[in-house]
Amino acid sequence: MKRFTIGRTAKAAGVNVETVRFYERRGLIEQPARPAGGRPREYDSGTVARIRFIRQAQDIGFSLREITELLSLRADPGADCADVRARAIEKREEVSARLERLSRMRDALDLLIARCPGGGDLRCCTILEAMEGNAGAGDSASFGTATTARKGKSEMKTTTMTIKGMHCDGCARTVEALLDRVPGVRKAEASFDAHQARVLHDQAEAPEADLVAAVAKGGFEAAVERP
Amino acid sequence: MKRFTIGRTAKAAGVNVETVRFYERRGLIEQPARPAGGRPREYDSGTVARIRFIRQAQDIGFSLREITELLSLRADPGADCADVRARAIEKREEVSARLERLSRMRDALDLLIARCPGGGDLRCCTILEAMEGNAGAGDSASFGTATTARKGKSEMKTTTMTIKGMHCDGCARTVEALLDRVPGVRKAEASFDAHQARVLHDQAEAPEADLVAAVAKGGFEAAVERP
DNA sequence: CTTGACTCCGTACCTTGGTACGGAGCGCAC
DNA sequence: GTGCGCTCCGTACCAAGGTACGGAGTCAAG
Repeated sequence: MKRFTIGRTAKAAGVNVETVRFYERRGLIEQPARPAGGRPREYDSGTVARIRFIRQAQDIGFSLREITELLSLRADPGADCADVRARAIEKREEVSARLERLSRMRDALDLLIARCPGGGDLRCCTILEAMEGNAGAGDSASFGTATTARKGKSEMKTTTMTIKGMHCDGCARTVEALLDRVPGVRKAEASFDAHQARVLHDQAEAPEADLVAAVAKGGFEAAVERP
Repeated sequence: MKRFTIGRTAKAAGVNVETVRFYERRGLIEQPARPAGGRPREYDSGTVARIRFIRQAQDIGFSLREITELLSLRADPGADCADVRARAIEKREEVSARLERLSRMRDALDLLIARCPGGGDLRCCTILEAMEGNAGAGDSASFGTATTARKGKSEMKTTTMTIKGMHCDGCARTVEALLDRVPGVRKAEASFDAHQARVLHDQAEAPEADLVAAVAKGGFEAAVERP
């Protein structure tokens, strides 16, 4: 069996030297006896494998303590095999539970991802919404957008814009949301088929340039249509 | 909007008071201004929702730092849903990888249990051996790529990559978001039609391998195109 | 025979995600 | 006017899992 210094062992296992020593102190790996003459300790490929296993197990979510237990599952000649077996079964249960939990996590993420339109404004970001948790639980405002009703003379007007970059109805909804959030916009409707948006807005508070800019923030290109 | 004391907020969100304060210190939630007269600060249901969001996100595997980012994305009116989605997808890949390894570990334990009962055959009675025995799925790399301190002057370069696995424009947006988040990337454009991504990046800070890896995190396959 | 690259060992320090503690103040109820 | 229950604030502490640092020794090359 090949022999390594601690440095090479660490490198081979993808950890650093301090970590190897740390594992030794923790009893996760055995510290090889020091050869006579003050020469460096010699590690072998078994140690490397062991360290790799430790990292794998950690990555999966086991703590070092649990990993110690996993590693100690072995049948020493003479050891009580029934005991090993019992512990292995116990561990298997733990692993199963963990699997289930992780798998639920993945499902949750899948659901989030599937429902997300994948682009556009955060207003319609279903991921954030969903994570807000608890069945929508009303409110969920918290995104600012303080629809302050400003005073002053208002000159309402309807503007039609041609929008480039909408790929689906979801995009149209996004455009609407973007427009809705411009202060001074009373109503916004976007159509994917027509590649257009119609906006009822206060000309003073929400000039056309603001509308175009708002839409641009979502990655769309807007041009005001003049009849 | 209803107002709560910190205690009621904590209770409503299912955490304890110290935790609320801890999140405040971490900047995860905002500390409301203290009303004049030394009366207690007033929290609202938005804060409760936010805390719930934090816990949900933690539950699916996000760290507080990642959650901070998610939350700041939410607050950023210019932020793109694709970015949020990309993060979710990345997380999902992480979770998936873990699931796979975990399930291999369970298989290994099964093997261990199956071989152990008689007490006779002592070979293959450690998980290490059991895992080796049924390893199969090589992989296990996942360690390398140790973002070693890359020094040197920056050399900007445009790299074109062929991307497999994009199904729609939303996917292209996702790929862009994944690439954008690699440090050293100045600009990323992905085209669904061309099955390509073009990236302007600093060769030293963001080597091609990093780009490929970033895209892979979203479950896409990338190959650098050499002219 | 010096220099650099290691090893060895101990101790100190870091990050994450919180908990706990202690003194001070406020409002209310009795 | 004295508790009780709460808030406020700072600081300390916890467990896990490392990382970093400093002084000393060893070895091989130049």
